[in-house]
Order: sequence, then C-alpha cells, then structure tokens
Amino acid sequence: MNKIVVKRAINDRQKEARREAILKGARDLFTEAGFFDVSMAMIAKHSGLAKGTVYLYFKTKEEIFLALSTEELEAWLDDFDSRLTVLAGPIENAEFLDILQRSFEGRTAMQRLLSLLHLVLEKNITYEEAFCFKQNLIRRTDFTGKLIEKALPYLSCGQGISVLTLLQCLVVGWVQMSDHSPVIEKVLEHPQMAPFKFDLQKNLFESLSLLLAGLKATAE
Amino acid sequence: MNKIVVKRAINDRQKEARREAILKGARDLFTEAGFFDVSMAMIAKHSGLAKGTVYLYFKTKEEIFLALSTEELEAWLDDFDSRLTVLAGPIENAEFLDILQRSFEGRTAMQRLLSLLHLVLEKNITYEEAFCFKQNLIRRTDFTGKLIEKALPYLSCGQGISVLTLLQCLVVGWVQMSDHSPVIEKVLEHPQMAPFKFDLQKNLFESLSLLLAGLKATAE
Amino acid sequence: MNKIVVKRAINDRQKEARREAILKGARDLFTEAGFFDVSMAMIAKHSGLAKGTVYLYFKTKEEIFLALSTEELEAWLDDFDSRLTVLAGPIENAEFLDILQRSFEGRTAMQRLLSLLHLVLEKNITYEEAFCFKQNLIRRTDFTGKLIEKALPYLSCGQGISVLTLLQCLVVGWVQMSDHSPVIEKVLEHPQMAPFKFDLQKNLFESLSLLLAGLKATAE
Amino acid sequence: MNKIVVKRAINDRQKEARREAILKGARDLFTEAGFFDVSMAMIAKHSGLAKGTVYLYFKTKEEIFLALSTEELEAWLDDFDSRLTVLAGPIENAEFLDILQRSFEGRTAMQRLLSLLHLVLEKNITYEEAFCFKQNLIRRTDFTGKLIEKALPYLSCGQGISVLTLLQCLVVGWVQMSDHSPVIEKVLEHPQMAPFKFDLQKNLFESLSLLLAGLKATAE
DNA sequence: TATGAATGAGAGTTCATTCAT
DNA sequence: TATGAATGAACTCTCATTCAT
Repeated sequence: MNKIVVKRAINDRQKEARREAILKGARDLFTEAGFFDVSMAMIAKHSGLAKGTVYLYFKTKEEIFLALSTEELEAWLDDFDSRLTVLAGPIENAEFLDILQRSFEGRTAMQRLLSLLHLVLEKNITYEEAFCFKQNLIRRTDFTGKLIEKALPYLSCGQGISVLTLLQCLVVGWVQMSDHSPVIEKVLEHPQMAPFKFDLQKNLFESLSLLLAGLKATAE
Repeated sequence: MNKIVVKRAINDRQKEARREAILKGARDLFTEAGFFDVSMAMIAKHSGLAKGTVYLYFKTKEEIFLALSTEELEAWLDDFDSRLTVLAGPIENAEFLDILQRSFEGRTAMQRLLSLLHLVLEKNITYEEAFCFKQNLIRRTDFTGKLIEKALPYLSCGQGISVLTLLQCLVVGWVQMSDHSPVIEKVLEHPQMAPFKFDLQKNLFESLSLLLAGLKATAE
Repeated sequence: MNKIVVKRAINDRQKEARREAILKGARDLFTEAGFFDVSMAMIAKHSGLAKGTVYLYFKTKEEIFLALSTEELEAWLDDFDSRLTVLAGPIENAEFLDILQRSFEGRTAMQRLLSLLHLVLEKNITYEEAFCFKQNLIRRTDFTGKLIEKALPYLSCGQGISVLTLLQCLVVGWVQMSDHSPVIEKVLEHPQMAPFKFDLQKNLFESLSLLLAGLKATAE
Repeated sequence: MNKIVVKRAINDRQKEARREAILKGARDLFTEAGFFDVSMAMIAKHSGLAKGTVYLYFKTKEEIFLALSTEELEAWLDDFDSRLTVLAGPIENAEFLDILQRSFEGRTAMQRLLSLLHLVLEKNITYEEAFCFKQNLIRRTDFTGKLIEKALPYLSCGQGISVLTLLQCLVVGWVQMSDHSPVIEKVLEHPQMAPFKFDLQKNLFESLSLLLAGLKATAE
C-alpha cells in the first residue's frame, strides 16, 4: 500500500499528483493481476484512499485503465520517437531492433496494459471515450510510423504504421503467452514443458526480427 | 437451445454424448461472447440441461473452456496434419499458407478460443488440469511441427514447432485486435479510423507470410 | 426474523410459499419503516434467506413493493366487495362507513402500502409493470365502484369509483400525517401539540363521512 | 444556477441573503424532483455555493427542507389570511373556495413541499427542530383557523383549524396521486387509464368543496 | 444421474456529511 | 467565512458454485 503524501489535494498540481497516485496504484495492480482481477476497492486501498475518492478522479474502472494505457503508451512513444529522431540516416534491421528493445526496457506495465487493451475496450466504455482514445492514438502512431519509414528505407509509404501494428499484435500475443499464474509456473517447471516456457522479450524481438526480415525480403 | 436426447445418461456413450452437448452449447456462446461474458447459467440453458448437471461433467467454467479448446485445437490439427501428410514433397511458402488458410476456414470458434486461452489458464485451474492440457498439446504440436519441417525444407530441426508457436501468437494478437464491441464498431465507422479496422484473416496470413519470408531469408 | 420452513422450495406450492414468506418479511418491514428505509438485505434477513435468493423471486425492490400492494389491495377489495354484496338494498352513509371501517380493521399494512404507492411508482419501474399494475387495479375498482353505487343510491353513475379515489386520497394523506418516528412522537407528547396528534382511523372516517355527506347534499 | 452577490457574508443581512439563496436553489430542485432525488451537491451547485458552505447554514438536508416548507407555508398563510381579513362578513362555501384557489395560484412549490413534509419529518431530524417547526405551525394555523371560522359561520369553535388540517390531508393525497414520472405518464396516455389521470387543482378543490358541503350539512 | 433453489461474497457506484485548508 | 476533497457506509444486483431433493 502506498502512503499518501498530502491529506487533501487542493491545487491543480496536488490534484494531478493524486491522480497520478491512483494511476500508480492501479498500474501496480494491473501489472500484477490483470484487469479483471483488480477491483476498485483494491485500487483505492493500494493508493491509500477511500473508495469514493477514486471516483472523484475517474468515473469508472475502465477510465482508469484507459488513462493508464494512454500514459504508458505515450511515454514509450516519446522515448522511442526521440531514439529514432537522433538517427543520422537509415539503419539496419538489427540496429532498429536494438533501439526498440532499449525503449522497451523497464516498460513491463506498458506491455501488459497493451496486451489487455482490446479486451477492456470492449466493456463499459462510452463512444466518446473510445473515440478520443483511438483518435489520440492514431495521431501519435502516425508520426512514429513516419520515423520508422525513415529509419528503414526499404519500407514503402504507410508501412511504418504497419510495423507498429505488427508490433502491437506481437506484444498482445507474446505477453499473454508468457504471462503465467503460480499454478502454471509450477507446471512449466517440468523439463518436458520447455517449449511452453517463453521468454517475453526474447520471443518478441525474435519474431519481430523475422517480420522485418520478411518485409525487407519482400521489398527487394 | 439444444434438445436433449435421453433423460438420463447411464452408460458411457450416453455420458459422452451429454458432455458433447455441453461443449456444443458452450462453443456457440464462447464464440459469440467471449469467456467472461458467458455464465454457467447460459451454458446450461443453451445445452438444454440444468446448471447442476453441467457441474457433473465439468468441475468449473474453466474446465469447459479447456475441454472445448482441446477439442477444437485437435480437430484443427487433425485437419492440418492430413493436408500436410498428403504432400509429395517440399512446398513453397505461398502454398503452405494456402493450405493453412484452407484449414482455418470455418474454424472461428477455434481461433477465438485460442485467443482467450492464456487469459483463462491464469484462473481457477488446478495443477493437474493445466499439466494434462499442456502435455497433450505438446505431444500433438510436436508431430505437426515435424510435418511443417518436411513441408518447408529451409526450416531447421525444431523450427516447425516454432512456426506453430508464432502462428498461435499471431492468432491471439489479431483476434483480439479485430474483435470489437458494438460501441467500438461504431467508432471505427469514421473514415479516419481506417488504420484500426482490421480484417482478421487478411492480417493474420499477411503477417504469417512475412514471418515465413523472414525465416526463409534468415535460413539462406 | 422469520424461520424458514423448508430448505428448498421444489414444487410450485413451496415456491409460492417462499414468495409469500418474502412478501411477509417485506410487509413487516415496509409497515414498520417505509419503503426507502428498507433494503433488500433487510428483507432477505427478515425472511431468513440469502440476498441472492430474494432476487430469484423478485427482480427489484419495487417489484416486491408492487406485488405486496397488489396482494393487500386485492385482499381488502375482496373483503369489502363481499360485505357490500350481501346487502339487501341501499344503505345510509353511516352504515356504509361502518362496513368500510370493519373492512379496514387489521389492514394496517394495506393502508401504509397504499400511502407510499405513488412515491414508489415513480421509481425504477418498467412500463410493463406499471401498466399491468394499473390495469389490474382499474378492473378491480370498476367492479367495487359499481357495488358502492348500489349501496349509496344518491350516487350517479361513475361516482362509485370517485368515492374509491377519494378514499385513496384520504388514506395517503392521513396515513402520512399520522405516521410518526420516535422523535416526532416525543414532540407530540406536549399538550400544546394536541392538534397534530392524529388518530388515523378516526380522522380517516370522519373526513370520509364529511365527503359522503357532501356528496349526498350536492346530489339532492 | 444562481449568481452569488458577495464573496463572504459578514454581517447578518448578508448571511440572511446567503440563506435565502440556498433556499431559493433548493426550492427549484425540490419542486421539480422531490426530496429524495435531490442531492446536497445539486443544491449547492444550484445556489452557486460550495457544498461545505451549505452546511454552514443548514445542518442537514432535512433542515433545508423544513426551512423551505416553513417559508412557503408562511407566505401562503400570509396571503390567505389577508384575503380573509378584508372580508366584510360571512361568505358562502363557493366564495371561500374561490379565495382559497386564488391563494394557491403559483404556489406549486408550497404544495409539493407540503405533500412530502411528513415523509421528511420521519427522518434525520432532532427533537428541537421538530418542536420548533410544529410549534410555529400551530401558532400560525391557530390564527388562520379563527379567520376561517369567521368566514364560514356554520363552523363551530375549533373547526377552522380542522378545515386547514383537512386541506393539508387533501394536498398530500392529491399531489402524490397526480405526480407522475415519465414512465407513468406514458402508461396514462392509454385511454383506458383515464380514471388515473388526475388534475391536481380540479380534484383538490372538488373534494374540498364536498368536505365543506358535508361540514355545512352536518352543522345544520 | 439430474435438478435448480440457495448461497453469499463481492462487484461497481452514490452521496450526506466531515474537515483540512 | 468558505471551500470542495475526502470519506465510507450503504446501496442494488450478479454469478460461480453447492447441495438438498
């Protein structure tokens, strides 16, 4: 459980801090336990707040999840963008993967959130919320897509965003395939279960490497 | 709602039939509505049985899901295996994809079940159930992996099963990314949302095509 | 808290009995505490059942209230009807009031429910429920109205139902004006508060007596 | 939403003005939506004040309701009294009803508050509040009762206040019976529901007319 | 074997009231 | 005096699972 810093969030900075505190609490829980196993009561307790207080900052559980996803995704995109922006010119697939991998380091929460995003977006969400979220995402990925196209010259126009979409698909797939409950973890200790013991980062980047190799081969 | 044939299932054949009736009812529902929105009451009603009766055949909702997934996966593997077995010799990627695509036709349930499998495996499942399920799966995929390696000669030993795993990852990712609730569907009607309108089969096989191209290119 | 008689209500008779048990529990509580201060949890506890069980028999709290009101109203109408039916011919106002008063004896619950009916009908009720309830009520009161017209010959056609409506109005008004919480009861102990100490039955029938006298005088 | 005039109410006049602002805001809301559907947050917003500020002037929601009822009742009684005071001598029932009806014009809020008064008095109210309210009411109605007795000479001593009580009863009853939520309104659109479509003013004064006719007939 | 009534913990959410600022 | 953030008990309702019949 987190300690609350101020008793009352009076000014906007403090309110933003409280909002962040709730998101932080939620991030820990979502990362550990997935969306469906986390209750508003848990989020409140984890933030050191009362249940009602959480509702002052977020209308629904889904809104928390979406805000968190937005935050995490944008932070990653910012990071990734800046890594691509500093490049002098085109790079090889290997270097691109290396840059991507470094931008993924320490972003477990983002990856888990992304992997659950589509299941959550199905639920208890208004048209406006969904629209805003998606529109915002499109704007951001559009820009990053362009940077990718500059970095990987064999990509044709519009394929940058396709690479991002493929990445998203692989994250969803691999996170879910490597995420294990204690029971499953125990099952996988058996040597014969080796083929099911996935290392998220390794598999993710290996398969992305193949995809890029495929894209390059196809382009030629 | 399905009709029940016999009042009481006395012998093993009748019991097996009842089991199948439940799975059939559950398949329709899981395919339409996903795991979390389907209740045991719905499954029971859809099978023409009482709730308690369902629990005579399956200890938990997860067990139903697992049994169903096993069934669907095996049916698909049977189909796919036989398509690969009849091959005279090695084939091109394109032909392989074509075979795969044909084996996927009409298997919506399998794809949706597979996409939720890992989320369900996290929950309410015993060590034994998980172990059996996984062990069974390993045995099956091992065999199919070998067939794939024969079909695609550029694959080295053990890469056949990797192809299957990659396929699984892509199915999980793309199914979830293309599945939309009515609200989201409405949002996606906007022209600007085009980049989020995914065609499951198209995307799935295009990305698999790239992966195979990548594998081939890497092998050479 | 009431004792439950059977563990499980299997056949329709037992189910009806359980339904009645819930209504009985609810009646006690509604009579004591009014609609808004009674929770589903209280109703369940008072019936010796679990919360969820109550929801097997009634979809909402309002449905309980409506079922109860229907039951109580019909029981009273049955009673009142039969008292009017046995009359040989027209009667005086005084006798009519006497008959009415006797039919009201021991029907505290009915009077309290009736007095809250309109406030409850405002809430959480579907068009169908409201329609059925009202339609049923119209049918019943129509019949009773006719009996009243026979008993009180100075009434013109259609005025029988008006008498019932006036009665309803007086019940709503007087019940609410005579119903007191402990605090108010204490206040009314002061001698100077005498004008606010209402005796429900006395006031109700005195004012109805005046109304009938007025109707008769107007008719002549 | 109302505009606030001064930032801080320092002297008593300003405080009284603030109190009035709250009551004004509350009146609109209670009249539109009834007691139970109005929240303190709504009252505060409607008065252009903060929630906490409202609590500086009124300890509970019930206290607001009571203060408002007092105000509205007194305003009406003032009006009604002055209409009776200017009379040269005794009048007929019809004229009395006419005077009453004119004093009721534009007093929707008073009628709705009165109709909910007894339900609210049951709740969350202290002995002192209840005592003051009732004592004040007795003093006022005593006077008005006397005026009524002068206007209607067939009334014996003490019956003036009875007429007021009967009026109160009818207001409670008819307001609640004519007040309908949108759903109920829809139900009542059916032609067969005509007997439940009440016109508040019409019914109220017709039944009061009967009561007075009854009183007169009884007196003779 | 089959039933489905019963359970009860737990979900998300609201709101009158308090109190730190 | 004024604020509005914070509270937390209370609400209605759901549903996987149990178990008396």
